Amino acid sequence: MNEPYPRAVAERGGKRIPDATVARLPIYLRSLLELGPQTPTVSSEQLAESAGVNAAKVRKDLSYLGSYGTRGVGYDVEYLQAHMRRALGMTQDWPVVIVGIGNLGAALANYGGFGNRGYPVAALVDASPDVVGRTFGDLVVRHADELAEVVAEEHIAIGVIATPAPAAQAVADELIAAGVRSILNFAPTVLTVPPEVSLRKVDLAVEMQILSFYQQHGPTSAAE
Amino acid sequence: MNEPYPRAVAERGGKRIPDATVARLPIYLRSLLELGPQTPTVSSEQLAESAGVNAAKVRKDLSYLGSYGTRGVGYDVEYLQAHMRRALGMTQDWPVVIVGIGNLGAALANYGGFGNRGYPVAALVDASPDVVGRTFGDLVVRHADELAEVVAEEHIAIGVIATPAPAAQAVADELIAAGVRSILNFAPTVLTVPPEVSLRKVDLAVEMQILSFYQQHGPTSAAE
DNA sequence: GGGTGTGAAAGCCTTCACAGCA
DNA sequence: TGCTGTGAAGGCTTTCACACCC
Repeated sequence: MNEPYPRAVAERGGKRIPDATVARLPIYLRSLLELGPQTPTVSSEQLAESAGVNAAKVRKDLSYLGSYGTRGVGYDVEYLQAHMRRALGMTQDWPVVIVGIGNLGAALANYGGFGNRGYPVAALVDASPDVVGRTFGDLVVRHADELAEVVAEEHIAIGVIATPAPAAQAVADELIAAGVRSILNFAPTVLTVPPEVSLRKVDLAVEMQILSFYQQHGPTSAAE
Repeated sequence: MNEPYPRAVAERGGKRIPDATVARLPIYLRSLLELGPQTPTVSSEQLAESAGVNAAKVRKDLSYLGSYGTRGVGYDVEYLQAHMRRALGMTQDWPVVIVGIGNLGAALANYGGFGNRGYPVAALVDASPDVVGRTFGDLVVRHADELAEVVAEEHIAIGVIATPAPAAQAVADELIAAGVRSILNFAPTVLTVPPEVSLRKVDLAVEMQILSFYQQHGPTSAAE
């Protein structure tokens, strides 16, 4: 089913930022960060080059954030970085819980890329007695029954689901009941969540199958 | 830059299958597999329910594969499965090389989900002497210098890049030079590849940032 | 001159709604 | 009657092209 949600909420002075644009903002931000401090301004052309899109798209996208460019010059790198970080909510931390500490969950727990970017892994949870109590870095794996407490204690904002597929929906339901409104799902299954919850998914098997489709039929971007 | 590719190749009797449809086929296939053998037919309504989309979309998507439904009845599950598997290239194996055996690469190497679904991990490659020579399952990590030989020997079809960002473009270039035409990129960087190469990416930091955007602004699907 | 900001056009994708067949 | 297959409509997204400002 999955009925059409009542659309549009994210606004700024009346203009909603399109989903497609939101998905590119992190790429632009990364490109800006790579420029370094000896580059005071960038043109849409340069940003486009390093983000792998075209210049018109960059200008449109940035115009949704507001008009931070200067005609004839380009965009002030530092200023644009600051606005982008603010738009992406990167002025604060968003504590993460990883549920399901198998191969993938453990790798995510050890992966440094989260913490230093504003998404500290604040808790690990698993249902198996073999795993509960183990430590990863300075975190002890807690039991799935305590999920609600964990979410409250650690002020969890984002739930990462790395359980087997059959457990994923129940975990999502518990996360949501505990107040989590953002979920990243690695389990190979479709999750149903209420409209006020943001859901993103990463499905490795699906990615492989998309690739082998194009391997057979000849590529057409295949890009996200 | 990234100029518009000459579009459209994947055809079937003249009708190209849209990218958006291709990305959903794996989900439909998974839904079909979950139905089990005591369900001979499904309606678009049922398939839609379990795939998390709406029924009109299912019908349109399936119509691109050809007309395998029966009016008044629905779709023959087994027949549809077979056609879908064929379309997705799942009637053969596509050997995979994982390049970069850090946290994530190692987790992917241990992850069982690939091999049993037609994407056997046939080789592991890394640039660090500390890692080369280690074994994961029955695979020994080989040195990055041997990438071209590895690709040839193992008939690699898909390259998975799990290196640090700075190494990723060079790895992609080598994979492509060695004949690989499908790449799944986990490195947090934009890759440039020629149009005949299919590229998909998984970027955890980007996913988190998209989620925190919607956490701040109120969700609007956020879905892929 | 150089490069942004943005209406307008074009292209995809989704949804509707219903003809048509089992 | 029930459900598929599909033109047509509608909505997003991308791209164009140029007015406008530094």
